[in-house]
Amino acid sequence: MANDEGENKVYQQYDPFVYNQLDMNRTILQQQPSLDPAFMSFTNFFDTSLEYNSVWRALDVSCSSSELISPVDDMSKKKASNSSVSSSSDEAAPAAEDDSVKSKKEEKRKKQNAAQKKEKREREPRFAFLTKTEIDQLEDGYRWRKYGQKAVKNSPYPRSYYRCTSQKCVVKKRVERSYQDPSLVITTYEGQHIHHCPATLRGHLSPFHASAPSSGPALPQELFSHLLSKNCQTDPASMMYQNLNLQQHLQMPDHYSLLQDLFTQK
DNA sequence: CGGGTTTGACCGGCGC
DNA sequence: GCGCCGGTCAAACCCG
Repeated sequence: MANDEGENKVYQQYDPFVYNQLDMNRTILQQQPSLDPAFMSFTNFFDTSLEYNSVWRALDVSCSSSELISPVDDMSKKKASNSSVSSSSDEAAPAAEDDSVKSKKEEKRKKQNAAQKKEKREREPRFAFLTKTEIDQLEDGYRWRKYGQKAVKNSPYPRSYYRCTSQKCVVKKRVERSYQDPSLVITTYEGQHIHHCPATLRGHLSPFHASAPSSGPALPQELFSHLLSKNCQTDPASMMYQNLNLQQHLQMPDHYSLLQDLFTQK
């Protein structure tokens, strides 16, 4: 229907990545003849998800070999851009102390950028949640440090950038409110936690699920953080357990809607 | 004082 | 080449 198309467009506008990912997931679903994509829920998707690794393939749009860039090309490109900058800054360095401090800072920054670029080549899997809530700051069991906020084009709502506060854990998330439906919060996770969820370790309960048992993740966000943790990845049994949890969660009265809503739109 | 947030500046990618 | 935009940095600030 036109309505459906409209909604799809909405998602494409504010986050092409989410949209593409959904489209891809739909494609995957539709490749399974026994499943009716029209009624495929997010839970079912995981439940019926073929072999273990296919889940990750399905969620990870970034690891396709077609996106791999030859390391040689990459390095030469980087060297070219770096040398042009660093040589000029090296020459300018003795000019004044202010300049030298500045150039040092710049160099440091360049190095960091280069490191980031390298990381970007091996892009982390990303996926998004739609959460129906009035609350901007969603509890997902992990501790996050905000490192940026940006205005989103065509949206009155800003996008916030968070990093996991745990040492050496490079997981990031972005949080923004849908301008089409301000009751929806879009949370995009990137990366895999290399540690346990502090909330479950400490027996801490978020205000959202104070009545829920603390034996596992009760929020979709938290669950997915768990699903993406190294622990779960290396333990298919744990994965199945988490799927069960997800099912249980979805039977609960929800103020959360996952991307499953979007799976049913076509 | 340590840890988190805010916010303006900066950078790189991309489309025109 | 230029401008736009998303993502990140880091100094300043805030708070317990």
